[in-house]
Amino acid sequence: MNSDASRRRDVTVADVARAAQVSKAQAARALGNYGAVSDDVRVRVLAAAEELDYRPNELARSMNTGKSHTIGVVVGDIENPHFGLATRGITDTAKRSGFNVILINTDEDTGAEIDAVRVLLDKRVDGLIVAPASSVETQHLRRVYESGRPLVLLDRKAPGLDVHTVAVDMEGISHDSTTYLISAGHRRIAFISTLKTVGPYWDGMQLDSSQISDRRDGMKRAFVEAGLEVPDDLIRLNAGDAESIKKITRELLQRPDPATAIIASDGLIGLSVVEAIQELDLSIPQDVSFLMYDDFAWTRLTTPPLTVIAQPVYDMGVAAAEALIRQVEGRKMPAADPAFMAELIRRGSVAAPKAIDVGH
Amino acid sequence: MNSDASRRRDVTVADVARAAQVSKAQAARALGNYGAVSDDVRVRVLAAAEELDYRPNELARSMNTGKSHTIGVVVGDIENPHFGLATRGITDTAKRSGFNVILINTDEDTGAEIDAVRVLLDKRVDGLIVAPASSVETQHLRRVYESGRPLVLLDRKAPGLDVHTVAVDMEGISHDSTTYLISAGHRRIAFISTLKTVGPYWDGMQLDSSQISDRRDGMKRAFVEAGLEVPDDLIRLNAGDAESIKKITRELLQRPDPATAIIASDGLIGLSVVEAIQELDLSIPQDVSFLMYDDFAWTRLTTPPLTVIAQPVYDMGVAAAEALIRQVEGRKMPAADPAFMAELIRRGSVAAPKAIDVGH
DNA sequence: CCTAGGATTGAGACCGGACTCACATCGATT
DNA sequence: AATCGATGTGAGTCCGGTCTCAATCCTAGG
Repeated sequence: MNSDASRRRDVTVADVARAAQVSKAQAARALGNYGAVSDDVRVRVLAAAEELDYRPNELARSMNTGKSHTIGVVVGDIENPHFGLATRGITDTAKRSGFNVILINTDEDTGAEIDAVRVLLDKRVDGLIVAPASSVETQHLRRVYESGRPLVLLDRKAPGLDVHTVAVDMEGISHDSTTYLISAGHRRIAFISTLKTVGPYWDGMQLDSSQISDRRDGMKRAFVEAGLEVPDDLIRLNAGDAESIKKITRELLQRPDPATAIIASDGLIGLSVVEAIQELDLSIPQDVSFLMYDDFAWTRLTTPPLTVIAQPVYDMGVAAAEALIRQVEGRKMPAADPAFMAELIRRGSVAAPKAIDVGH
Repeated sequence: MNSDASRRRDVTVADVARAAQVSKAQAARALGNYGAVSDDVRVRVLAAAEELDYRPNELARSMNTGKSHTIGVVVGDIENPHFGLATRGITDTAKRSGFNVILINTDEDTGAEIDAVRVLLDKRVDGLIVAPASSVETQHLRRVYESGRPLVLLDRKAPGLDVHTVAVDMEGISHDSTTYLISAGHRRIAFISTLKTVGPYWDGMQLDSSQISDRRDGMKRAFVEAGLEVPDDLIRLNAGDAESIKKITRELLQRPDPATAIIASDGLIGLSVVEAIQELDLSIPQDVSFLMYDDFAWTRLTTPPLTVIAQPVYDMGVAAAEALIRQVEGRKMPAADPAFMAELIRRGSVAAPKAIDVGH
């Protein structure tokens, strides 16, 4: 009774028009729901389309509307729940507005990011959301901006680029949490990040990531305000895989003048740090205090539950997508970027250090 | 010195051709690197393209090659690290072969999945990877198959659909781990899943998800082999958000005839189950044994570390992408789907139940 | 010196929709 | 009955590439 559906070529408006005995233009109008179409024609065309199982070719449609209803999202690592959640916020919002998402993972490599941006531009996405690997190397982002296609940055800022940016106030929360540690009695506070740099950290070093840079500044301000000096020797960058993080952790805790508190720059790092601490048979917070960025659910399950810095990641994804789509649709942006606030959630991993050595 | 780059309209082959003083056809050939082009023309065209900062419009290209070099990926929840990792395997592999990924999240809703598939088909993706929400409602998948576009299933099977499927042998691992619990002395073994069904579980009930269905079968076989009966009253489906999972956990542990071991169907569920157990002030494994699917890194950090069923999720993502791309490129598939094996990783969350009541 | 055959080249069709424009149609206005 | 504005309608162009095909160029063989 029903015709064989699996034709080689796709059904096109022309096919539908022929079946409905009308011109291609009329069929297109009826199908696309635009222009003037008589009821008679509309009914016939729709029936024919149904019968033939017609599906519009979005590629062709995009080509002459100039809109692809697709946004490109470039993140460092979707495997990281931080980005997973942000991506979820983005895709949920995009879907709600009828947009699709092309996702590209850069592995935090600027080269890959440059490629990603180029590819997305070539695919004529309507806009881009990028979590830039570097806040310094931003030529490719500038090119997006100049191409006229909307761009929204997520998580990290790019100084000098006049682009809507969705990020939390890192300097502030870093300051506050460092102050929290200092007032608990800590002086030897370590900070571990995977940010890649050419050499080891030194005071005043330029940091490619605005996120890390801001955190450093916040720490510094907290120490200065307390009349103390930042323990630069405990700021450890270039952490890599789990093993290298554990190695760094061991070094920090087994040196003559060990760290009494460790701040992990994200949840993935924190995981390995905690594991290393456990392997050393040290306990948190008796032997060492611990604090990490990212409020992953599992931080409530460890003994003790971990004190973390929670960021409204999902909401930030939503905000980024909303801002982007607003721009794509030509609506104006609010003048200022809304500031998202991170929150220090005190659970049980911070206590006074074993032996308080108030230097001076 | 340099011309103003930010033109309104994009630069096209026609523009390049004009600048290079050759025909559009020749410019296209030089740019697309096909057909016969003299060195002279090639050099001029490439120089002009460089000068004008020409970038091909992939949409237009896709339209008449029929290939979009894009694959669609439909998953239930990227926020779930399980899918995050699988997605990572897919995107890594896709990138390596020059493919892009359009990601759509369905929230495990079949309706959303149907839409997703339709949208991706309309966008003329070269192929699809789907982690189907239901193993029963698969009309939309059948339609993909019939449309001639390659399709690969991930995680869950769809009986009756002759499609390459990348999944682990759930029946086997479920049987083995249940046997492990039984031999540790457990009889009251609970199983919690978020699978939605119309009513509560009963023996022989048809389960929409092949994954859950296979696990049930494996459990059943283990019990039967041990000459025991499956405690159907402890199989709890329709778990939802964290709160509902906790509620179910409490019910299981506070009933007159409580569960002595709980199996969580995935890492997200496991998280809430463990949290609920902690909130009840019960300890694992003294008061209740615990086992969960998904070997998330944090399971090593809890006290005790959790016994889990590890699945090679990343590799499965890679395999799915490779299989799909192989089909897209017209190469034949190996006859059989390679079987991925899950592995029971015994850490510390399973022990003998408090009071062994060997019913008989 | 003439010519066959491969290398080049440009004109134009085509992919599948959206959209412009000129040309009906038709009821309503006066 | 002539006129006018509001639909309806179909032919054909365009988007930005790819690709076919016939015409033109060259160069070596005869």
